[in-house]
Amino acid sequence: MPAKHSETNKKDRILDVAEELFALHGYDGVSIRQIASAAEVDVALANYHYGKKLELFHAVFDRRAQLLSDTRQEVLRGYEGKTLSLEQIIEAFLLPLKMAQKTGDPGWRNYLSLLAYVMTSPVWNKELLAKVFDKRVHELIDGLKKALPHANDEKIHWCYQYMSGTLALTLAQTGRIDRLSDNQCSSTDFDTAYELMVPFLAAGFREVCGK
Amino acid sequence: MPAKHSETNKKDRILDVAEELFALHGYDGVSIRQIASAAEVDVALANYHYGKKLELFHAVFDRRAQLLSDTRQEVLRGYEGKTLSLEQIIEAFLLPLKMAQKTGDPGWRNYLSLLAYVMTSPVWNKELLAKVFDKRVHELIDGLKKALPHANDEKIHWCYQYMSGTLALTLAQTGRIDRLSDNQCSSTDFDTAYELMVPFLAAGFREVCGK
DNA sequence: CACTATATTCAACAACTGTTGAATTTACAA
DNA sequence: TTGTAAATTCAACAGTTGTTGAATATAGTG
Repeated sequence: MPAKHSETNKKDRILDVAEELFALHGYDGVSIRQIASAAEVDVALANYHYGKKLELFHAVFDRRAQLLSDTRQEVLRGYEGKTLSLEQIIEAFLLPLKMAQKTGDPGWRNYLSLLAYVMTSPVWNKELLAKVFDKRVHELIDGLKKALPHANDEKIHWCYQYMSGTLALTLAQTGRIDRLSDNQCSSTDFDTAYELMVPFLAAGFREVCGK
Repeated sequence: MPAKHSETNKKDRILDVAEELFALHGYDGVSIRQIASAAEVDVALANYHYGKKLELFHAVFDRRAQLLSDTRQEVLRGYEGKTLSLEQIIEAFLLPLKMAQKTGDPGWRNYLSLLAYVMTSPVWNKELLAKVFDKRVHELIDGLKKALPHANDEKIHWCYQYMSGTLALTLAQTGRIDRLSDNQCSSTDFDTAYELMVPFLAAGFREVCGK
């Protein structure tokens, strides 16, 4: 039972509800009828506004993806010209964790869970991630190479994937850390996740990719 | 189009094909008819052997999960009595990466991808992981606490989640590292993934939780 | 052989799927 | 008001879904 949205605009409400349900159950786990029903809207309306189901999914993903990728760029370009430190690059990559609270929009939490779903899926990965994120990611990897000049490309790429996995599982908000820690930790505590993740990853990078 | 299986036993063939398709498309992305068709078997036969679709999914997951959890225990118990080093604990956790080649069974690669799907899903996580893995995981976390006596529980649990995410994305074999590295690296190269992951994670743990 | 349990197929069910075209309502400009 | 385009609903389609009960085949036992 999805949270009641204050959104009165039906078109936006469809997107918000789709975001929430896709994040929770995946693309195939949700029907257009379930989305329409949860948004208190007729089935055909989703089709009218967004076309086919696949196009609706793309619309949901794209809405925040571009903003995310652009903001990442802003963070990196903030240090124009200067060589970026390893920590600065990592912080730029982990920007999604900051996004949920930077904007007040609660929909971001759902979106980030959806992003984790896309990142870890062999199918969606190729279809969605590349289109929006790849350009900036290559810039980011280039930055890593400059910050770690003694490492070969293979090690850089593997460490990048480790970082990517670390981020993805946190974005997924599975609730597992809550259960394992007997509720000492919370999956939704992005602040703590971020603060510990930066030094964790930086140390890993330095160990594998050189001093 | 799933790979042709040499398996002649229909019951086992159903499980193998289900494993492959569930790993690729998730639970809701595959129908029993698709599984039966790929296994060259009648639809009703899957039901006869494994019951409902959900029970088939459980059967697929459980088949290798127990073996995995048990082998993990063997690795840990190998150092009976002695205090485990951080690296030894990490190696025990990363055992799935060794499993694909330790046994010759090519089905393991599919299963590990399925395991990643379960690890990152808010829904399946709770329903499946806890049942089989939690007991050993708690032992493993206790080992971490002893190996890192200066850390508080919160940091240990977060770092454990980071490690978990690092493993999960590698198990998923999304092919992303292949594309980003222009095929310098391969998603299926678990050997390299393992060798670099151990020092990467150990350094991260020590930085955040270390003395 | 006959008997029996297991394995496998066939045929069908009701429910749900994505999608569409036509009908209706709403919003808004002239 | 009238006219018009956008928004929304209604009703229906053909195909697919999970599941089941009865019918048939297969294998193994006496």
